[in-house]
Amino acid sequence: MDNNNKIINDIDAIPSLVQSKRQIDRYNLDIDAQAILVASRLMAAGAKLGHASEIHFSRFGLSTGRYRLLADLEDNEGEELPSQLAEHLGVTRATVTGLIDILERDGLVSRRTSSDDGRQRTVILTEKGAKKLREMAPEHFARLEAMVGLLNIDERSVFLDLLDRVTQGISALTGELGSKPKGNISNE
Amino acid sequence: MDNNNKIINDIDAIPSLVQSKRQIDRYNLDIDAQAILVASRLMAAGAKLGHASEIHFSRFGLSTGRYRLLADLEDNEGEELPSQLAEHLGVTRATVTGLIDILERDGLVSRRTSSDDGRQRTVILTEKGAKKLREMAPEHFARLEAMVGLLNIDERSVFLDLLDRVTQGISALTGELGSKPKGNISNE
DNA sequence: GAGATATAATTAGGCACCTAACTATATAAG
DNA sequence: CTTATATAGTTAGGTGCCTAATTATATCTC
Repeated sequence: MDNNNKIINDIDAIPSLVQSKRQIDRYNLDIDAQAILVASRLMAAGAKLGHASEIHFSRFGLSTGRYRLLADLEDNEGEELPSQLAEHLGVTRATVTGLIDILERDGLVSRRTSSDDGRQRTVILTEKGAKKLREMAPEHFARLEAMVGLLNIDERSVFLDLLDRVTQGISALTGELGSKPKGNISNE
Repeated sequence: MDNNNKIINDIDAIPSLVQSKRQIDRYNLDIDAQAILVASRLMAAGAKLGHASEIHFSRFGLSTGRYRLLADLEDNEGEELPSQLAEHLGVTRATVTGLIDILERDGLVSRRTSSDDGRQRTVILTEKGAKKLREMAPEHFARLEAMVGLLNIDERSVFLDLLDRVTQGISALTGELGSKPKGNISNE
């Protein structure tokens, strides 16, 4: 027998409203249980999506980060500095170095030292890298489209709007307590 | 000077519609650009939230996973088997072992070998663990509530509904190509 | 032009989570 | 009762991402 604990991730413990309510009641907090439910569900969805994304890209021998790096290179005429890549992807330079290491090992990108600034190392999308993107595009985009297939056009617009505002709200987790995120408040 | 690349994560490269359109056009695919935008934004939001969550919990000396484990224990009279925890949290038993190791080291939970089945090890929420949850609850829930503060009550309901359907759609990334996720389709 | 300082990329080491292999106990079959 | 098999938990090793420290180059100031 190989792996006996494979089903676990499919059960997907999604948080319920009862659960949220119980947690709040336990400490007599003046908090809206539904708000907590939304937050919990979004966290669960984010984790699930992240995991699914890794599985998706691993089919093409890539990780989420390495695919995003390749796609960004393609969007910039196949040539960028590591620091630009880090900014575009929203990760640190250290992470970019690691991503490039593996992509270079696999021949999908190459590094070249810049002529005008000896500190810079230009990252170049190789023909093999471009081919990889070309080959995976149909399936990749079809799957992404299928993912939101249960929403119709109008619902997608609404979802985008709401998601955008919740995304702004994420700073409430990391920022000053009580400081409101910038943006128009449609509440209260 | 300590860290010169700290600002990077605040810029937050959010994907744009133009970007999605360009990628699709490049390969002449018959794909709805807005669908791709929704998928990309959700991925970005998920990653951002995951990161913010770790920062949030690290203020209390916990990680996201370790907090969820403690909260689940509290929800089950402070006593559970590792396998139950794994199922509730949606992670593997190996991961649970690691979470417990650190929580036990910090005195927030303890392990006890079961009397009726020698293979089982009951995990118990200690008084210190319960106190930790009690102390962090007000700030924790206040921050979660603030996160969705830019949505009013009605919008939260709508968001929950849409998010739920998109979450179902995530299986399109990992499952058979062309297989539709179960659930009522409000589209087409 | 020498020394301080800024910047680009990398290396070193850490955490969360994973899969696969292993250990120990329990149970079923001959 | 012994051998095979299932199950609970752990260990070993890998990936993705992080922060902090390091190396190498460029620039600014005297």
